[in-house]
Amino acid sequence: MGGETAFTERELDIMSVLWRAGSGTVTEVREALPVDLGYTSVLKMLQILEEKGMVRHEAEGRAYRYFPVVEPEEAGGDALRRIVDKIFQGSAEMALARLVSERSLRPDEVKRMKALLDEAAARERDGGNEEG
Amino acid sequence: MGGETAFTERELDIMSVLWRAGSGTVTEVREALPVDLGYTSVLKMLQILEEKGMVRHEAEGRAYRYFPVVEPEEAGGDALRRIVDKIFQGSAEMALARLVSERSLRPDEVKRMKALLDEAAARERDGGNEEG
DNA sequence: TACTATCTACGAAGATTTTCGTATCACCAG
DNA sequence: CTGGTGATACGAAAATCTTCGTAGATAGTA
Repeated sequence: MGGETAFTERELDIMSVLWRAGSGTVTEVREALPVDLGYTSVLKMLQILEEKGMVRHEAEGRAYRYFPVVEPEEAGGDALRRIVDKIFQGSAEMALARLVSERSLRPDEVKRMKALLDEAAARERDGGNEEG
Repeated sequence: MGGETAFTERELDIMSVLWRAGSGTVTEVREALPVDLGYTSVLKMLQILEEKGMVRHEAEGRAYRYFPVVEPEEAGGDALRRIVDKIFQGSAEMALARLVSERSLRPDEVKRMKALLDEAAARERDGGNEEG
């Protein structure tokens, strides 16, 4: 099903803005970007992303408002899979080690994250890999 | 300090082979790659990676044996940071959710992963970021 | 109408990444 | 010496990604 999402550097910058804000016009995206780009450059990236099915737009006055079509969860899952496969050789444990190694976690975060691990363990007990 | 590692798609393919095998000649890398590339293409990528300081080589007979210089931990840390920042908006918790969502974990893995979380929590309590 | 401001469409230049062709060197067998 | 094999070095073509210039459309204003 759904093709793999694989964003280039600049595409990811744009998507990041849309995910954070929920949507954006060219001007809004442009202003929120961490890099300085010309108006038509941002427009072009959005057109490319639309062509690839990653965003869509609705008319808003004379302008377009762009919305993300793919969810960050999906894009993130694909990106994580690539990293775990190619860099951590399939080990989620190594990935987690690196994920938290230079980070401080609040107790409530830790608690919820442990719960996530328990869920994954439960899937193992149920003998399954739900394919999703 | 060390510059950020940021591998292109193909560079990552090559590094992945070297990390897995520990080292490799051009021929060995070529054979281990998941994609079909000409001999000189692989050589060229290794030369580029060497120029960037990501690998080094030693003579072995008439050929070169290439070794990774950057560790997967470092590359992985950089890659994860980018993903967490741009896709999961800084939330390690969201990243973990996605990391384990489609994966089954063995009980012993879960146990060690929980220990990693406890360490991060301990850092928070100590109010610091201990390096090392 | 004409002028300005704001927008999208299109195409292409520029930059980077990827791939490989060709040249060359070294070794070995005849 | 000559030819074949198996390497690296170099340069550049090909593919992809990034940026923007220019054109054209539309609305508002005088």
